[in-house]
Amino acid sequence: MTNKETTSPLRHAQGANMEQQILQCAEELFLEKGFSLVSTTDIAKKAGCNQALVHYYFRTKENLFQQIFQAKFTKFLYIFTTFDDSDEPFTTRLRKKMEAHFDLLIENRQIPFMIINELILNEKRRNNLVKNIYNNNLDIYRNFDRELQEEIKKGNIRPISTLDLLINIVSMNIIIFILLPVLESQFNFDNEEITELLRLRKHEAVETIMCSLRPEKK
Amino acid sequence: MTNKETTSPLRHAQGANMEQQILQCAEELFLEKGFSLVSTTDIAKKAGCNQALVHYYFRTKENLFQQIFQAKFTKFLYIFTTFDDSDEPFTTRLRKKMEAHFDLLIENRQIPFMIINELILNEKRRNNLVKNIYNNNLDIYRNFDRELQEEIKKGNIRPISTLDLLINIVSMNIIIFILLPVLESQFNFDNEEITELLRLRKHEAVETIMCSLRPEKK
DNA sequence: AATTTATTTAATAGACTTATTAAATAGGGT
DNA sequence: ACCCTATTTAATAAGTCTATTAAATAAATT
Repeated sequence: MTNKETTSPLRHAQGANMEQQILQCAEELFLEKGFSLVSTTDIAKKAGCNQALVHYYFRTKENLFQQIFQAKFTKFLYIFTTFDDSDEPFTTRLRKKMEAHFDLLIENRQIPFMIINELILNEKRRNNLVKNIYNNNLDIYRNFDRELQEEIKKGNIRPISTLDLLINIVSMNIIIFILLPVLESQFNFDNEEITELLRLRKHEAVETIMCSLRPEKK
Repeated sequence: MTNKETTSPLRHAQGANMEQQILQCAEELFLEKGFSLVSTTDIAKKAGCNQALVHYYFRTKENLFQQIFQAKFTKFLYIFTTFDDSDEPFTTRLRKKMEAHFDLLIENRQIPFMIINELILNEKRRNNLVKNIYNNNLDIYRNFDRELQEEIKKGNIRPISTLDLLINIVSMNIIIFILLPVLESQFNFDNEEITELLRLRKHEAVETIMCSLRPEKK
């Protein structure tokens, strides 16, 4: 913790804005390169302050990263809870969830890489997050599980385990954001082209999942 | 290049084995942690030699990494060329390709992470590899494209772009290897359980793709 | 105006990095 | 016995990194 809580308005010229400035710049850099390839010097340079100030506000680089990572990860999962109060059919709601999840990724394109990177490389963060998911999303998972398996019993959906389906969905939604740097390298897309590419890919990802869930023909 | 080509048998106690030893240890470490989190000191320690020796044989850390990465990446793509001489139906061959690809990943579980990591973080390597893919796999791609679009015309397969299908396949095949560390954190699997998990997941990945390709019911 | 408190900086400790150097070592060929 | 050449090491240059320190600065409070 910084000693920021007891602080009121700005003191210095830039004042307490600098803390936010550092946080923001750190976020951009961490999203782009991951924890270990960003130095506190990089962050300070981008934020326009002395390197020691980064440590003054956040004490350690790890601290700073945790805050950012935790927030992004929570956002990444939160989306799955949406549309549950609607009375539309299960598959319609599932489609909407997927689309909302994809749209969130469009706004935060580097999240998948950041999460993959840190989940694989850092055991401590991995364990923390697994605990976090387990504690905060168990109910959501159970509801989803119940609904899905009911639909399968009714014959509306091909038999599939709940975990497999969730993995499939995440997989189909994140892959394009992993491949985006490669495609950009190859084809020199401009912004409009990328937007269009993502629009098409979103459609394809959703379609693939929905098609894969169709029950067998008799 | 090292000055190794003109060398004949072993001179020293361990002799020329040490070059292989270094390469092997570097491979394991790079696969586990990626380029930037492994130091030449780490490699030397693991290989049981002086740190300078790593540079003696491979001059730079970049050199050493390139060799390993290139080999892994080639292997990762090569699998897609298999079964093309068989006269089985397209979908059967496609299924076999996917299974072979998944089996390769089972034997090299860290490849997906390594590739993702370096493709996103290192623009130079990304560009090299894109060129590499483009030059060496264009014919394979065109063949696959032609066959797929023919099958779609015949109504045997739901309409889908070739690139989308390839992305779907890679996506479904690699995701479990990305998530494996997370699942291991959560459930403390032993080796047998992981083998079983991968067997099930392989089936599900293939099934999802094949189901997603079924044409619409009339 | 003087004091307190918060913000910011320069300087630096201490540990790590890659890569290069020159020197040591050990076998093969003559 | 000697030299040659490949292998291996110790030492080190030059740079990075995180984190801490004490000092400087500026605003708020008295």
